[in-house]
Amino acid sequence: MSGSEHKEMPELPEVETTVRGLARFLEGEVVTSLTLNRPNLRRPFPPDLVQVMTGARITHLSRRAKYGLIHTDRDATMIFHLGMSGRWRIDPESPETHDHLLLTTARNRFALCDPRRFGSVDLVETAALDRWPPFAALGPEPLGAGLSAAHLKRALAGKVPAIKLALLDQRIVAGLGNIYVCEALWRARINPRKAAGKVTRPQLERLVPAIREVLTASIRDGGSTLRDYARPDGELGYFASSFDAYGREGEPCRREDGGLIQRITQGGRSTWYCPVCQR
DNA sequence: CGTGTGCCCTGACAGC
DNA sequence: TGCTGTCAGGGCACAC
Repeated sequence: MSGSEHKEMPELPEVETTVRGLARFLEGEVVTSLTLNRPNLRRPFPPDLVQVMTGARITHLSRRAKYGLIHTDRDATMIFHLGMSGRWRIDPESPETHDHLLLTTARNRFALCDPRRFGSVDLVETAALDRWPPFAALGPEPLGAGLSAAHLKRALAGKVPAIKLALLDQRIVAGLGNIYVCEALWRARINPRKAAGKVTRPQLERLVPAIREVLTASIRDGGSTLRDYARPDGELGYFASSFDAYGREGEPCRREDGGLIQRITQGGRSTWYCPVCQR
């Protein structure tokens, strides 16, 4: 065990783990009831959500960026975003204050709990998913073939903003959040303040695998933890991770180059990096 | 149109 | 102990 322990925000790996966990219980099942305990999260719940979902059969689940997709046999897809604090619980033994949506099947009950209510639930016509405004402008999936050094070179060309901020821009890469941008830049040894358009080709060639590695490692850790959590009252997708940069202000860089991890603010958010090895 | 800023929200935590 | 202030940040509205 080498890293700082964090109970994480739902970033891409947590969403991926949540989707995989839910899929094991939901795929092929019919929704017997869907109950809303309040009118909205970030935005109002879709007015037809309850009617459309009740009695629908869930065909499969998937993920796009940090959204989880629950596909049904009614040409409608229920899309959830966990925001900053959202999580799904399976077969909760008792209700929690911030359980905002309850979904049941013949086999299980599910609660979507989100204290800060930064999350969202939407219902979109399945055939029109790509045109759904939050999806329409998204860049490639970081774990898909669309992310390459060539794509980044093109997408970042001439950009003055810092590479840290550009990587948080969902139009450039879809699904990266603060934690994994910090981690990927550390791994690729790129200074987060560097103008996006000035990141060199060799750096971009390092950045692409760095992004993939930090995400896949986290998904793998989550997957192993998930086995412990996929039980009654289990929470899906939350697990402790170890980081090399994120949250390690003042601690020594793990490259043992004498650098101390520094925290700076970019776009109103914290960035952690090693000023010695990240150039 | 591209870019930058502030807001939404609650819980955790520090300081007094 | 209990209060107050600060911070966390994804996505979106809005200003320039």
